[in-house]
Amino acid sequence: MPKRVDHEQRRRQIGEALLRIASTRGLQSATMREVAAEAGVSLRLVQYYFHTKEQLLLAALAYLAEQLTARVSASIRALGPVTSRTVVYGTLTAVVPTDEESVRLTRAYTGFYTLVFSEPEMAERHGAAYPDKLESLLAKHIAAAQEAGEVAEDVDPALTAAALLALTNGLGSSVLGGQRNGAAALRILNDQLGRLFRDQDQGRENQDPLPVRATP
Amino acid sequence: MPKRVDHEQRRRQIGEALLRIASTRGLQSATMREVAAEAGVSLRLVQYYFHTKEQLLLAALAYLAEQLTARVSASIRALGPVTSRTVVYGTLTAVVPTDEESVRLTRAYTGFYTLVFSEPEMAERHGAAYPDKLESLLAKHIAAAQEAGEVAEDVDPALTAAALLALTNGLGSSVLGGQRNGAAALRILNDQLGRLFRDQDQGRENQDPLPVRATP
DNA sequence: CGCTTGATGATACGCTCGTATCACTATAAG
DNA sequence: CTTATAGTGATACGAGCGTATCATCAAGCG
Repeated sequence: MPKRVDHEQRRRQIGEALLRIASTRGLQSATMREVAAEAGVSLRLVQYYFHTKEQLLLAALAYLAEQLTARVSASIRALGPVTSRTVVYGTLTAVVPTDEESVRLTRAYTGFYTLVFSEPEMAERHGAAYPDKLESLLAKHIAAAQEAGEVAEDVDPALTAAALLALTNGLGSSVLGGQRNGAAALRILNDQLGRLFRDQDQGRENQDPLPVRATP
Repeated sequence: MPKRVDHEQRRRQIGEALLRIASTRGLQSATMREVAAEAGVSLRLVQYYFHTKEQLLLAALAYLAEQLTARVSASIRALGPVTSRTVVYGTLTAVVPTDEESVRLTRAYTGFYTLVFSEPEMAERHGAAYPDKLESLLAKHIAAAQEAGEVAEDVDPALTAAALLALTNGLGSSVLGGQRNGAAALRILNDQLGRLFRDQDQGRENQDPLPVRATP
């Protein structure tokens, strides 16, 4: 037998190459040949480790989910002691495309999300309960904050969690579409979060002179 | 000379065929040949009336914008006398994919929106100030409602308008992605709008037994 | 050592895409 | 009645795609 190479490492190398293409040139230009070139391997190798393109896409999606959860939990931890409030803030602000990493993640994620519009079979094969889990997690923490008196009583946790996630997704799209920059998106999100949590220093994020629109 | 056919009518027929494909099979399957078949004409005719595919896409996008504005203003009128409140409600609820028409429009719109991620040149060639105009319009009406005492004073009209539009876009995506149905999305939007406008009957939309999640 | 077998390279196949070419038709203008 | 020309059809071209085929290489086992 030959080299007995580490398959998982190779698959990762190729999968991350796909993610790199998806977050720069877009997922639709992530062809087998492009991925091979980006990963620095031959086309045959991509075929060897992923028998079909769908398998490659699914593997890359798993890697992306991994990176996303890592960023989210890092963002939560960065906010200090873990409370319901920091979980909600950390989770949502982590996925708004502000710095270079979040732009990369959002670009790649959006690519996969829109791919589902045309290939609904892929969603099933992936499980794809990711947004649903996030939503119920947020709802749980909003309810907890509500019982702690940090959130108004007339707030519906489930509806609000869904709204916050949809808002964050919409903000991400608007940044990727060039409608505004990440700082402006973050300001809009923080305004809503501040209103929800009735922060004493609510609106603090709006005092900086950054414009709401992107500077093209 | 031959028949002297009405060019504008033919272009419309072909452009709407593309929209029909975009809202059913997705914009990426709207190839020149598919559009020709859907419109009931030959491939050559599509090439004849639109020299290139980009011209076809731009024309179809214009038709889509036409239909969208028509639906929005119809939705506003349907809410009775035109006030700032009805403009905001009518505009936002009109673009949430609930009935068959709004699903069609949202699907097609999303297709074009995601196309811009890969072909940013198309956005420039189209002007594309559509979302920006909507946003400032909403901000204006929120500010007006604020002066009329219908909206709390600590609300930032610009930030809130942006948030509502992003929320609506995100809700549309979640419906298209199968995460929830149109009724649930509308309930989430109405919850936020009711909170913003401090409706006396706020939460009325939540009393029906419809589930927040879609029934798959 | 020699053979088996996992890993890799080169290349081809069949398809679809946007676009181009060439011929033909039928009508309005002169 | 011609005749130029707007409109239309059939078909081809070159490129890129995912996938398949075949040969080769090298390492471990008997």
